Amino acid sequence: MPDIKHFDPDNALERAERLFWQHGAAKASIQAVTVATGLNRSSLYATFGGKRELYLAALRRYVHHRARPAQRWLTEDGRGLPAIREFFSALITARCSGEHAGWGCMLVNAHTDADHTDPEIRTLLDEHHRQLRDAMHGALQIAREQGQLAPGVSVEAAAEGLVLLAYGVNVRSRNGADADSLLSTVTATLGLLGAQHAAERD
Amino acid sequence: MPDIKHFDPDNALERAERLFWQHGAAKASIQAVTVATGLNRSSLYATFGGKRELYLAALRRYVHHRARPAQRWLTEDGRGLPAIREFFSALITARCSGEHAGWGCMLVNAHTDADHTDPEIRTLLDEHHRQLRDAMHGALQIAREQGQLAPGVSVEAAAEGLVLLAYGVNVRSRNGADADSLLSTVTATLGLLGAQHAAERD
DNA sequence: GCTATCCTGAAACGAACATTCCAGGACCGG
DNA sequence: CCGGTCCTGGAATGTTCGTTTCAGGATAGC
Repeated sequence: MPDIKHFDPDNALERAERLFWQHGAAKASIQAVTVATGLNRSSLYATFGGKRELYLAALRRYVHHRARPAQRWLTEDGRGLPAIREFFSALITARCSGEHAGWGCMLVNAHTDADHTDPEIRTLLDEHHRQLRDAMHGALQIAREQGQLAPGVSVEAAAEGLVLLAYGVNVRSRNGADADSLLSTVTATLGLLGAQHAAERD
Repeated sequence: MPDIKHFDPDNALERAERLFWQHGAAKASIQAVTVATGLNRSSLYATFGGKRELYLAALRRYVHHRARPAQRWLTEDGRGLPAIREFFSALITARCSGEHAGWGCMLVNAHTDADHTDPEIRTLLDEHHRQLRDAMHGALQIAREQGQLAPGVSVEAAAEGLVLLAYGVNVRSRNGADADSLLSTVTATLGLLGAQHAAERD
């Protein structure tokens, strides 16, 4: 009986996601979303609800399609420190070149440009933070077991520290930070965790 | 001959600065600024120009009154690693408690919520980044000279890395991150730089 | 092919936005 | 006390915002 949608909702959500990602929740208007998606306002509201719901859906899509795969990859790699290094390398490449250069991470951006009194958003950001920290923790645990880590390193603290470092990379990339500079900084930091560092004096 | 201003411009700018700091450039309206300052629109526009100029002035005031003193303190402390630790300790305290808890750093916030196509803002942010990095570099240099640093540590890379870590702290503090957790993460990271770490195996 | 359903397009809503304007009044130098 | 200057308050500008409404058309089951 019903008529069917004349567009692909997820495709539209992806356009919205990119708009919010690049410009932030406050600056990306519904008007801009209609232009980017080619949809009419009516279809937009009928499908996603209001702007808040649309932004949340876009944020969830970002987690699902962008953040989570990277975390999963880090979790499942199994090489330890080299996996972490490659994680950062890919991150910096994605942030400084290609289609999304200068956009930063939508989740980090959300820390400042989304409504941080909204409990749903706070929960989402905390959840993502915990998951990334856990993924990092897992990789570090493997590194420890394989003797890649210097003896004084706390796996828990290092995981949290590396996630904060990633946040810093994401922030600076929005202002056009140099990829080489970021990568060498990360490399040096990871070098501090490495066993060869402590062994250097032997 | 002229009439004089019936208010203190810098006091008004401070109110505006706090508003932009807390809510971001996009979400803080001129209307809200007039309420916060008690000024009329006319006086606001006559004194500061438009919203862009007001935001820039507020950002410059933040640099002058908030960021620069902290940098100067770090530069002039002269103790090396303990100075860096205290810098982070004070940062975390300011971000997680007191009047400005959950506001983050206005300069870090500006990376995402300000117009990052505006060359004046980009220059400001780059300048501040360089200055904080230099201050950190100076403190690390002292640490090196005083034998506080592990031998494998690059002073340049560590300076950049610690600044990125500070960015991460600022970001997470906006979502209500726990002060103790942040501090222990920072402490552990600084521990990696310390000489006692590499010496541990002796 | 009929009908009930629901999607689409475009117009319209009030509220909030940044900005401008102007009359009235306050001030300072004389 | 007077004059010119400039600040102040409030109203008014046009634009853009998010959201709603509604008539018309497309669709799938019967």
